[in-house]
Amino acid sequence: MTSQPAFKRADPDERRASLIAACARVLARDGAAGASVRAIALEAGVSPGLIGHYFGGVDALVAATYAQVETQVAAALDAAVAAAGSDPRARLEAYVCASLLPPIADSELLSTWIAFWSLVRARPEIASLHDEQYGRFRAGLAALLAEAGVPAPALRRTALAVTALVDGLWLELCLSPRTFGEGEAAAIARGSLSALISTARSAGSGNS
Amino acid sequence: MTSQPAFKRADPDERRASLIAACARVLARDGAAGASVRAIALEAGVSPGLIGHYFGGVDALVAATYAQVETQVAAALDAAVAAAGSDPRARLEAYVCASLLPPIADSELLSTWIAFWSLVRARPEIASLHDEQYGRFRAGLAALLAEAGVPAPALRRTALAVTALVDGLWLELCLSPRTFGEGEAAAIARGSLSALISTARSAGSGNS
DNA sequence: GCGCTTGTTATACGATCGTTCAACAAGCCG
DNA sequence: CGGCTTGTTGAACGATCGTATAACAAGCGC
Repeated sequence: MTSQPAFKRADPDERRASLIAACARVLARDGAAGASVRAIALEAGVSPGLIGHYFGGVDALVAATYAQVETQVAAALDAAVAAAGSDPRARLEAYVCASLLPPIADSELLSTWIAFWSLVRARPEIASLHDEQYGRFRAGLAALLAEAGVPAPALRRTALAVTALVDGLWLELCLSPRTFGEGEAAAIARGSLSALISTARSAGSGNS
Repeated sequence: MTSQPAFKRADPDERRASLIAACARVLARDGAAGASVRAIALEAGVSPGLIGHYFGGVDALVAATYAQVETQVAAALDAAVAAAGSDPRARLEAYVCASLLPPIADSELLSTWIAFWSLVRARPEIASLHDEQYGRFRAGLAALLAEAGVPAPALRRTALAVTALVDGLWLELCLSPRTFGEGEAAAIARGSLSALISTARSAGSGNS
């Protein structure tokens, strides 16, 4: 029995990534209330002190986890759009539906996201992360809507409506997944998107 | 200086209502993380022990607060529908828009609601309260959609879409209110509702 | 193989958490 | 006014929170 090392030194970036991943799992499993230093450290298989060492505190780790999850989601959306080819309408549908299908519409990822939402009100740095994320999503959506023929005056309200639709479906997909059948949320989004953009195209700059 | 009473005995129902109101204020101000026995008791101007006395624990108080807020919202929606007269379309619009205008679209109430969402995953009793609430809202909406001429086969997906739309607008209205102008959220909902039901009416039982 | 650097651990500390309960006093009843 | 009921208080308890820090050891350079 040659005693094996009690721990191993990791590359700082890998260690940070591992802690962020553990934090995301804890947020998904127990919500924001369960994201304690000890719970995250246990999940990551390290000692509690490491979190302070790498992030300075648990709040900063949670914020870093938000940023990481958001980057991951944005990359998946971009990939879905790229894979959809060059047809404007197909690209738009890909952007919207990708949020509602695996791997984005994952139980763990959605739970993590709701935990972040619950922190927005009380934590200014989380609030600004949210504002940036929301703005990016809506800007990307507006660009695709414009390509798909939605006239400029209707762009803002259509983008806001579709964003709300996706967020709402996302929310319910997380809070009680059994509400929807396999892929039903994406199908609803596709149908609603169709209705919203055809109305926006014909109505032009109408005000309702 | 005749010494005035250090406290006064209250009617049990009034006391419970006062504690629930204090709990809602704390949830709105500090989120679910701040809803401690001591914070709520301080907000209500009573001693911490009283919460245990009346509700058995803080968890039960939070659940009771959820139930109370939900009842209040449902009553406001019903009142809005009743005030809208007998035109099916006006009644439907009233139901949808009431959620996005004062007094429902209130900063405190929305914050409280998000705090509840964040508890759904980790607390089964909160999850079942949510399922009931969501089901009631969607059933009410489906009934109004049917009155407004949405054919039965499209009822489920239209109700799900409109519910998601309202929830998504609600969410953003709470997380960063400055995104919307005065009444803009309601206007977007009205326009989207119009697009969704006219499509549902003409498409009939189509599958997209 | 040895020493040095430093990533990692484990403990300690004060604050706060939820809950419990003995003591107190508000307010009714005789 | 005096006694009694009981709503209310406030302290005490053990558990857990986040953070700081001293001791340890992994792994590299020599």
